[in-house]
Amino acid sequence: MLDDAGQETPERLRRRASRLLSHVTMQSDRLVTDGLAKVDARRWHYAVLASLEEFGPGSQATLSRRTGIYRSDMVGVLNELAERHLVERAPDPGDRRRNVITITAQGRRQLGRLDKVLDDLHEELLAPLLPAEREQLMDLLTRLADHHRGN
Amino acid sequence: MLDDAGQETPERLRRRASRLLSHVTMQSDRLVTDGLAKVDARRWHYAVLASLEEFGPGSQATLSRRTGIYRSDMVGVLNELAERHLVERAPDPGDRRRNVITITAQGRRQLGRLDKVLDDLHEELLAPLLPAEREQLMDLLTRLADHHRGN
DNA sequence: CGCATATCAGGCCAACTGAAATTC
DNA sequence: CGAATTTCAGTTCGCCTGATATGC
Repeated sequence: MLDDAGQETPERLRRRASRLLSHVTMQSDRLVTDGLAKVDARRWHYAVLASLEEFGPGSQATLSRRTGIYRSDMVGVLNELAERHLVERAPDPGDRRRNVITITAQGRRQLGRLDKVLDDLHEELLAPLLPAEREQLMDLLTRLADHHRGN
Repeated sequence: MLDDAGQETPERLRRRASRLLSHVTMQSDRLVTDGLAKVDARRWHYAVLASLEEFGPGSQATLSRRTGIYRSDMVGVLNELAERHLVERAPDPGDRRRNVITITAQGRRQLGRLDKVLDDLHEELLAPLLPAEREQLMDLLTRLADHHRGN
């Protein structure tokens, strides 16, 4: 006879940092993805627009390095952004292998909107943590990320 | 003319908790997946074996609830575990819809090995953090996970 | 009857690989 | 020549849906 009680997650699993990380990230990703979808945007859109505003125009390869998007996937992301008139893609006269990607005025406006949306989503994500604890979390995660940089 | 300097990640992206989480989790997942692959195991294997040792035998649906694996994917995971003789799948005499999954002696030995492997991988993952900081991280993540439980 | 269970077929998405064509 | 850039085709993986057959 099977006892179906004890549906809890095994202690061993709950105590594993890798598992906790995966779990929280899944929740976070879902929150952000859904929130951005409501304004017709995706996570990568924000990354590209922010990179363009902060560092100025760049080739697709450059954007790839700055945002972490794969060169192969960058094509599609830029297609979506261009469709929405948030960026412009023009051939580089100085190097005919390249395209120069520029953010448009509309792109800047959208970036502003996305920043607000993301602020709200992060407020929701980090709701249970005090400001000092949020700083702590960012610090700990940053140190982990730096330590494993270059994978 | 394009200036290809400034390949850094935009500040806006680095300051977003959701991004940091995704990034660290990707590193962590890769580390763990690769480490387990070297002993012919996957992340789900550990989850199922640990659940079986901690709570005893269970139906596939029960294991599904305990580990978070989708019932549809559980079939494949159990096939892999059964191939390796780490679990046994037998029809439940008391409820002919169900299979009873039991961990084997070999499964227990493998679970022991996996626990050691995971200990080492987590040591590597959390290397830059002091013991107290590791506790802090677990605490912060746990509180986030609990707060967003049920997605 | 409504509900649970095991299984399969398949969609979707993100990360990633490999190769081709072009230009430097 | 080797290296970089854009693009496309395709793989793998994890999460998830839906349907089916069976038995409670």
